[in-house]
Amino acid sequence: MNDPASKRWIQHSNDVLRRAGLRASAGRTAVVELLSRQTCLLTAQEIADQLRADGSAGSTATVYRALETLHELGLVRRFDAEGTARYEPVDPSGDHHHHIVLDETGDVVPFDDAELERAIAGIGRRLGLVVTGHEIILRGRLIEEPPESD
Amino acid sequence: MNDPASKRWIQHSNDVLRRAGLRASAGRTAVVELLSRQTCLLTAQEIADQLRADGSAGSTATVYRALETLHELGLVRRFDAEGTARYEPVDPSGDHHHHIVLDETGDVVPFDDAELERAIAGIGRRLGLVVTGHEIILRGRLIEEPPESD
DNA sequence: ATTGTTGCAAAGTGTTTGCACAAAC
DNA sequence: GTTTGTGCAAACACTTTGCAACAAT
Repeated sequence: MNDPASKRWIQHSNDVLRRAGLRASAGRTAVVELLSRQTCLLTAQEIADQLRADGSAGSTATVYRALETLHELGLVRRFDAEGTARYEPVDPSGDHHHHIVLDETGDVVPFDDAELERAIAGIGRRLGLVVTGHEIILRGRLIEEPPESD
Repeated sequence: MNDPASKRWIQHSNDVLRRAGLRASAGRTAVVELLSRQTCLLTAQEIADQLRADGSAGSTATVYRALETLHELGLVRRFDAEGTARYEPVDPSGDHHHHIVLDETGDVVPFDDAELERAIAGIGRRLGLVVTGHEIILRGRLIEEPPESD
């Protein structure tokens, strides 16, 4: 999420939070700001640690509570893997991406793919249900690029 | 997984386990048999409870250890969601399905979808990598069937 | 006999919650 | 001043582990 998108997300989040009757409190605000600067997945512990390193407030409890609220309001997406939840901002424009975990390095690379989205949209129709969310994690490895032969 | 597939999976699992130098012990065998009868995702607790209900052995520790071993050997697939891992047998023929979690009940419904598989296959090509695995969880809710008006 | 396996209970993680105080509105 | 948010520590849920007894080979 680049800088303008980051600002937009903070803005959007604050709007949604206020509309839900919640306050602009220090802890949650810090979590929102930290998340907004993040491209990709963060654990609650990472967030808490980083907040404390930055001198901001941020007890474990507050971070978890903030994340729970943000998740309920659809402002963050949550991934559960290996017993730990990871969070990332949800772009309010509806943009979203998925993740591919590289076998060798364990690196997580975000990607998106229109055909995949089409397939998912179709599944709801085919199975007779409304798909309200999806969580897709691929695993794979890069193909060594063949030298570009024009 | 229907009956012949179930038998095949037990057979295959036993082969792999023996080849790995492990024994045909009571606890693990019970876990394998229980899993083989299962269509879909089971938690470790559910497995342990059911084993004990069936009079078989099955302490939590044994179940967790068995599942860990089976997972390492590629015999089961593991899904992490909401802080709990769920397991299901991996069909040795390469067949697989995905899951949709119902918003209201939390029930997990298996499904498969050719178009989705096609899309995933295409992603590798489009991104320049080999997709070695994928994990897809949809969330949604059933559409109330309109009462059959004849 | 050897080495893998079990069960128990204790220890670990990651996450949630009760409560009293502080902050936002 | 009312209600929401915070931090701490205790409680939780799920999973892992140390250890002594046990079972498969």
